Amino acid sequence: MREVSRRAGVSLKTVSRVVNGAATVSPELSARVRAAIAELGYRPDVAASSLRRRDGRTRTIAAVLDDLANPFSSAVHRAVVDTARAQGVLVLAASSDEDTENEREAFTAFTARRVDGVVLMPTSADHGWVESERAAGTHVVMIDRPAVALDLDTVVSDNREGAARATAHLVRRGHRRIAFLGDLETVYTAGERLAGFREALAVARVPVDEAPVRMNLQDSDGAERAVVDLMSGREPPTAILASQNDITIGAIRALWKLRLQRDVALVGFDDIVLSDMLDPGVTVVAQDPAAIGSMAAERLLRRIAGDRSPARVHVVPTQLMPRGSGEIPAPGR
Amino acid sequence: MREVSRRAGVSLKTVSRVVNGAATVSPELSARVRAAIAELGYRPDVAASSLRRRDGRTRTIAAVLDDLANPFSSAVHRAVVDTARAQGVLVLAASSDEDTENEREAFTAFTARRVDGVVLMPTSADHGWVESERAAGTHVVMIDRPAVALDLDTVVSDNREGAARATAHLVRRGHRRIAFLGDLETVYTAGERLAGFREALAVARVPVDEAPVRMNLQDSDGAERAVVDLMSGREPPTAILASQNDITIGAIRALWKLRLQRDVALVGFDDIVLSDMLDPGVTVVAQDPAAIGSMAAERLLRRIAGDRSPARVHVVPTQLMPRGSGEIPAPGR
DNA sequence: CTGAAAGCGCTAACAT
DNA sequence: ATGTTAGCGCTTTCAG
Repeated sequence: MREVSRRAGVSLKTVSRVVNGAATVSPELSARVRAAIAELGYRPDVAASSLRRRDGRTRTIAAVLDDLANPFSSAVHRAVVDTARAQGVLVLAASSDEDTENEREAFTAFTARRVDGVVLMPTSADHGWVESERAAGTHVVMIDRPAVALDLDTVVSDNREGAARATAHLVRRGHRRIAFLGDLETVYTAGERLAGFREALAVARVPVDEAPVRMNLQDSDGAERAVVDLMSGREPPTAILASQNDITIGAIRALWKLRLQRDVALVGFDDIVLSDMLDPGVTVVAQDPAAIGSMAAERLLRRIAGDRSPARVHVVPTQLMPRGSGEIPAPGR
Repeated sequence: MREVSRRAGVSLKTVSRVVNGAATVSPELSARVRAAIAELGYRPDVAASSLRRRDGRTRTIAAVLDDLANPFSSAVHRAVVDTARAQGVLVLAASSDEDTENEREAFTAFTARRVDGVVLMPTSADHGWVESERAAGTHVVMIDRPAVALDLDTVVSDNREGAARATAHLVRRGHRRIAFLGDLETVYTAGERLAGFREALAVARVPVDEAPVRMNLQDSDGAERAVVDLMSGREPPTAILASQNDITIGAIRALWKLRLQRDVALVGFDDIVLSDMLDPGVTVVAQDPAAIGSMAAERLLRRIAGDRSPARVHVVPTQLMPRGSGEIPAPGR
C-alpha cells in the first residue's frame, strides 16, 4: 500500500480510501491510485485491515460439523459457504467426528483466528465453554442439534415429527412390532427421533415395550449386525425405522442379505443416493441440509451484523418419501 | 497481551516468548505469565502474529473444489482438512461449480486473506493467472487435473489406465459396441478417460469409430437421456462406460427404467454408495479421494515449509471393483 | 535471560 | 478533499 501511495503520489490514507470505495476522493486521484494498484499488482491485506478496523471483523466464519465427508454434513457445509460468500465472508471448516475433544479443539483454533462466528453441530457434551467465547464476541449458531441449556440460535429438522410420521406410516400398514435403530443415544437427533417414534406408537395404542429399540449403533456395520440379530430373534420385527443415513444403509444391507427386503418394511432417516433404484425402493424421511445450512449461515451473519433480537430455534420440515420399502404391509394383512 | 504483561509484571516480549514456547524464559516468570494468561482468559491473536512474523505465514490454506457437496470433492476436502489440522493449519474452502469466474473469484478472495497455499481443482480454462499469485508467494497444488502448461505439483488419479482397464474388462466379455459417456470434454479427467477408453479399444483391435461417444453430459439427468437415446438407436451398444459418478447414476437410472440392467454391461468411474446393493451390482473404477486429498495437502504444506524441489505429478491408482454390471457378457456369448 | 523501541499493513481520529 | 499521526496485537531487532 505504501508503494502504491508513492507511485500515485498521494498519501497512504487516500489509497485506503480508494480501496475501500470511499466517496470523498476526486476522480483524478482515484484514477491515479487505481493505475498504480494495477501496475504494482497490489492486493489489499484483509487480515491487516481487520486488525485495525473499529469493528474488528475478519469477515471469516467457521463451521464445525460432524463429518465433512458425510453427505448430510457436506451439503450443510456447501450451503453455509455459498451463503457466506454472497456477503464476502469466507468459511473455515473442520470435522468433530462426534468427539468433544475434536470439537473444542477446532472451535478454539477458529476463535484464535478471530472468526466472526461459528456454525456448530454440537456433540452431546456440555457446551458451557461456548459461553465464554460468546462473551468474547464470537457469535454461535447451533445446527442439527440444540445446545443444552444455552440460549443460542439453533436450526434443526423436525426430528420428532418426522419420526412420528414415519412410524404412523408403518402402523397404518398394520405393523405393531416395529424396531427402532438409533446411533449414540447421547446424540440429540437420535433421542428426538426415538421420542417421536414412541409418541406415534402411543397414539396408535401400540404397546411401546413391544418395540425393539437398538441404540448406540456406531456405523453402518453396527446397524447391519443389529438387524441380523433382531431378525434371528424369537419375535422378529415386521418393520424397521432407521434413524440416520449410515444406519439406514446398514439396515438395507442386512435385509437384502437376509432376502427379507420384500417382507420387512423399512423407513430411513436422511435421503440416500440411489435408494430409489433399489427393489423395493427405500422409503425415507428426507431432511433438507441445504436449507439448514443456509438458514444457519444467514442467522449467524445477521448476528454478526449486530442483530440483538432474542435467540430463536428454527425448525426445518422433513419430508416422507414413499418408495416401496415403507409401504410393505405387516404379514397377514 | 498487554494486559497479561502488566498483570504478570513483565514486558510484552516476555509474554510473547512464553506464548511461543521460547526456551529462554526463567521458570518463575513463565509461571507468572501463565497464571496471568489463565486469569485473564487471554487468547493469542494468530492473525496479528502472522502480520509481524518474518515468514508472514498465516497457517491457513484454502481449497477450491468443484462442488463441496459432491461425494468425491467432499472426501478430498475432508482429507485436506485433516492433514492440515495435524500441523495446526486451518482450511478455507469454496466450490467452483466448474465455472472459471467462480474459481478465480474464490482464489482471489483466499489470497486476499493471505493464505499460505491453495489446493485447486482447476476448471478447464487457462490458469496463467495462477503464476502471478505464485510469484507473490502463494503456493499452489493442483488436484484431480493438471494445469495446462504450468509447472505445478499435481495429484491425479490414473484416469487413463483406469478407463483402459475398465474397457479391456468389457472387451474381454465380448463387447465391441461400447458406449462412452463423458462430461464436459473440456474437463481434463473426461478427456483422459476417453483417451484410455480409445487406447484399450485400439489394443483390442476394436474399430474405434464403432464406439458411440457422448460427451458434454452435464449431470445425471443428461446422462440418463443420453442412454435412453443410445439404446433406442439402430445399433445400440452392448456395454457402457460412464466417466464419473453423476453420469454413472444417470446411466443406472436409464438402464433400470428400460429394464436393460441385466442385458447391457455398465462400468462407472467413482465409487457410489449402495451401488453394490443394486441387482446387478454396479461395477466401478473406484478413485481414492482421501488419498488424493491428503497427498495434495502434504505436498502443499511441504512447499510452504520451504521445499524447493522440482514440481512433481503424483498419480494415485484407481481400482476396478467388479460387482456384476460390468461382467455381463455380450449377447451371443 | 529480559526489555525497549520499531514496525508488519492497515484504518481511526483528527487535522488541514 | 486530502494528509498526518497514532496504534490494532503482535514479533523483530538490538541493547542491556
